[in-house]
Amino acid sequence: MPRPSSSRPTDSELEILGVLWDKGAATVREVHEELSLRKPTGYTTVLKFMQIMMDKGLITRREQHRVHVYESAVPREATQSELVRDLAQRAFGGSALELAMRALESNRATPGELDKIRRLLDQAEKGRR
Amino acid sequence: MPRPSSSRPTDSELEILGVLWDKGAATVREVHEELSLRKPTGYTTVLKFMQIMMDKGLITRREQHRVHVYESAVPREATQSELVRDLAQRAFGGSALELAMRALESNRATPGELDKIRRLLDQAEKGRR
DNA sequence: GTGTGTCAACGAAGTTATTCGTAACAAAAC
DNA sequence: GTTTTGTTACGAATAACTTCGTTGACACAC
Repeated sequence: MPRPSSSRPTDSELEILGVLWDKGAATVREVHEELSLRKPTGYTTVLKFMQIMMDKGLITRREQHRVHVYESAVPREATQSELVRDLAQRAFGGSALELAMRALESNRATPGELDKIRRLLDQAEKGRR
Repeated sequence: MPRPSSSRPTDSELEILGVLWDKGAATVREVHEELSLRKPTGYTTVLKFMQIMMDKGLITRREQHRVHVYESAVPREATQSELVRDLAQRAFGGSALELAMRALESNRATPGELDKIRRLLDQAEKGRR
């Protein structure tokens, strides 16, 4: 039986997913090296997490020339959307828009980013007509 | 010593904060009643959380005619901003804008909300000139 | 004053998340 | 062939979060 999708990845799991999303695929050692740049982390700690994530179905692996090569089993964008939905639910009365506004408020956007957002808005407006 | 601000409120704490933000102030019983509408919750469970939140400094209370009346000690908007920053950090490489865009993507906004966002954008644009 | 109801305090237990030591194993180096 | 190195697997310790039963204090009704 699959886990309920209500459970989000933990902080540690998300860090590892981030590395796998960036690299596409990686061994435990590679993930460990990447994470070590940001903060002290034990190799077996990372390994353990990745084993747990296998059990949860968050990542997949294949054996290749003696080592395991891991890949994310969940797409980055979908996971981000879930996390946003989840946070909107928990802290914004369910409104992803309120969340978006709070995110925009405290931010210096580049003109390119502002354009991107405007296009999104236009699309949204078109969508409702 | 105060807790590091890095620790976000837990899910349960956030639910309680939400009620207190809405009501302004409330007793344990009132919070419990509100939460019970959404899901089964034990009274002493809520009480325990609120005692823990007192210890953490998330809420304050005053004794009033035999019962304790609680209030949030952290402002709603500031907490929301922190949570957004935190999620941006953990899942969007630190970019609150990427987060905002992801939030806007999967959303049907009302015209009023779209206007509000446009005004925010205009402000942002003015801000950088 | 005894009973009833409301509430706060406390302690304990269950669950999940985090961390890492130790062992097992195989390939490569010697 | 023994040692070293890089890896996976396992198990356990700790901490954080969640849940609730039990107890005791107080006040109001009778």
